[in-house]
Amino acid sequence: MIKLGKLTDYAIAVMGQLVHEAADSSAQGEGTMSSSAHYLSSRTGIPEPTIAKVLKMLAKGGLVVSARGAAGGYRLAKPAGQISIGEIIAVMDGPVAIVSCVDPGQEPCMMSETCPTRHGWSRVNDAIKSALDGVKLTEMLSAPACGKVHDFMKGEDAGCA
Amino acid sequence: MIKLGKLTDYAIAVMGQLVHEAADSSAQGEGTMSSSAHYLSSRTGIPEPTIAKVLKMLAKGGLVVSARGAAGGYRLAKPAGQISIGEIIAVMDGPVAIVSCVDPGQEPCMMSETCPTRHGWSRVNDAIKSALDGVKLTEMLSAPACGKVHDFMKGEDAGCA
DNA sequence: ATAAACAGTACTTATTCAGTACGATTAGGA
DNA sequence: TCCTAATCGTACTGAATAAGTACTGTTTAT
Repeated sequence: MIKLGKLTDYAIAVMGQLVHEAADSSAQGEGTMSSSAHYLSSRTGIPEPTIAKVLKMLAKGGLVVSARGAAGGYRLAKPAGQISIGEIIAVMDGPVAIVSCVDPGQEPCMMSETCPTRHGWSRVNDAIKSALDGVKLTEMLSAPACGKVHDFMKGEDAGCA
Repeated sequence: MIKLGKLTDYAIAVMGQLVHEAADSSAQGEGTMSSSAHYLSSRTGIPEPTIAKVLKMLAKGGLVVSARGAAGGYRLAKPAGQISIGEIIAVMDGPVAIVSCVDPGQEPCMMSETCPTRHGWSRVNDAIKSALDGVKLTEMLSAPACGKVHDFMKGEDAGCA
């Protein structure tokens, strides 16, 4: 249904929280403060085991850096303005790939002869990709365009007009 | 993983086949000829029970019209140039909805208080939606932009350069 | 040395999707 | 009128995928 996995949703929430933490700590002059998984869990409401998994994936993807040991934790790997939604999705869900009849190492398409839609997929995919890359994390946090968000699942998309 | 369901992929293949059929029949002056599920199955390689299911969904969504009884079948509800990929996806997979923490009738988000990403989703969703609506069915069929299609799953998107 | 915190892996469970089967309805032709 | 070909609708089953959990190991500040 063209939807993100829950983990991806969590990831964006966590990243958003880290943006706040970074802003707070830099206001106090300590730009390198880390937040623990436990702390982030309490702030976001996401269960700790799950958020730990998300953070590990983000760290592996290079979006956050981790500090081990006591007083360790996570922080953003780069300024929030340079992180796009597309990056986060790519780390959590893999690269954007619309079509299902492709599978690396397998035959390209089970009906490559007769299927009349062999062409044109890449432009669709690229359009989505650039749409996701065009939205930065900072924009997600401060964009009260209209009061109705999280409503586009209910059939018509919330007008925002 | 931001991918379409197989049925959606089938649907686009079937619609593409119907475009060809419509073109052929109109060339013979019979613009209202219908193609049966059995015939479309043989042309696309998609198993007949499955393609029948797809066609039923498309008919329900108003993208194809059906004729019952002997010599019945399906045909496009409107010219191929007026049908967008977004429409087909909407019919098969429901409206484009990125976020998972929404569920009609339920509470909007389990962490609506602390979650810092309440805002900004609609612009992401709209961007994807317009990207999908911008590609018409006719463009999918005749767009040999480069030889490499169906390859954007393999990590980097096929350059097409 | 101890406790706190991340790293990695493996497992279990739940949800969703694809595919199939069956009976009902409709319309054309012998 | 009867038979056949085709869609319509629903329901069921199996499989693939994702989510969540648990456990063990490694690191580091106190």
